[in-house]
Amino acid sequence: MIKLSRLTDYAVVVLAEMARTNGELAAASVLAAKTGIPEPTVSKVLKTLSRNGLISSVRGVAGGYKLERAAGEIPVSLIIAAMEGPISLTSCVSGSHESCALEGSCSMHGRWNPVNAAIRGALDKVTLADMNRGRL
Amino acid sequence: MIKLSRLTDYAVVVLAEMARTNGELAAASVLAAKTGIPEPTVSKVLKTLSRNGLISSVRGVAGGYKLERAAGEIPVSLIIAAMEGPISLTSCVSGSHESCALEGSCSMHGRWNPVNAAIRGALDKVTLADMNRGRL
DNA sequence: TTAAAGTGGATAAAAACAGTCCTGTATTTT
DNA sequence: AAAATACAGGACTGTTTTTATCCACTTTAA
Repeated sequence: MIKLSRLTDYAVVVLAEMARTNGELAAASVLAAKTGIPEPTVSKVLKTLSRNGLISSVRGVAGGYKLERAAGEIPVSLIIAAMEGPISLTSCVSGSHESCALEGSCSMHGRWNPVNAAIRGALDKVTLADMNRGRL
Repeated sequence: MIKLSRLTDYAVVVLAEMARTNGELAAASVLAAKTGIPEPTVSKVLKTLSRNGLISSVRGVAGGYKLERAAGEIPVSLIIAAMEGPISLTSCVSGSHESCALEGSCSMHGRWNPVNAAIRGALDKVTLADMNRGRL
């Protein structure tokens, strides 16, 4: 089981809820009430999404968050990347030598790249709108 | 960053090493020496792979492990599934209601299914042989 | 019968995560 | 101007997962 963090899951739920009102301004507290997710958590998710440009925020009384684009133009890959950083399956990827303990002897440098590319491709093709549609 | 467990990473390294000798019988200690991964860890990985039918084991003196099929016929999806269980992105998937705290109110039941299908498809297409080829 | 090699399960240390809370800043309303 | 509402950013903590290792047991060849 490849795991997404639970926050990513929440992010999709919250974004889907926002999409339902066409992405219009909504306060964190409202979204928390609508989704049933605790407010501090919703707030955390929204802050992260905002920092990554998926949604924009309005401060002050009557403030809130709104979608920056239509649900059909938000691929899942973007949501995941916003919540968890770049999409890739290991730390042993070309460019980042940091955490590979085997280093020189590791015969796998860059090997995951084709896999990662495949996954990114797959995630690019599914949008928030698709997920909203695919109801059971 | 979608994370694979480190053991899965090791599994690929070890399997790739086995593929290099055409999947012939090799003891865990030998594979450990060749890959530079600590023996107890290699051993654990091999046990898991064996239990899942990707490799077969021979007990006793002069025993070891060997590949059950050619590298070109081992998709990454199989390796990942063997090490981490079924490939899917959340616990909130059709069929398993266990860990979804929102349950009834969660509007996302089954929504990840298209995403998971996309990922599975992508992982099915990349084989161990592909990864061995794609050297930097 | 002994030594090499795999099997299965248990465990302990380390790391990551989720969830919460607090302080600060912006904006609107009164 | 002050007060109230709402976002921003970060710090903290308990829990869960992961990782790596070890041990007692089984199998088999010499």
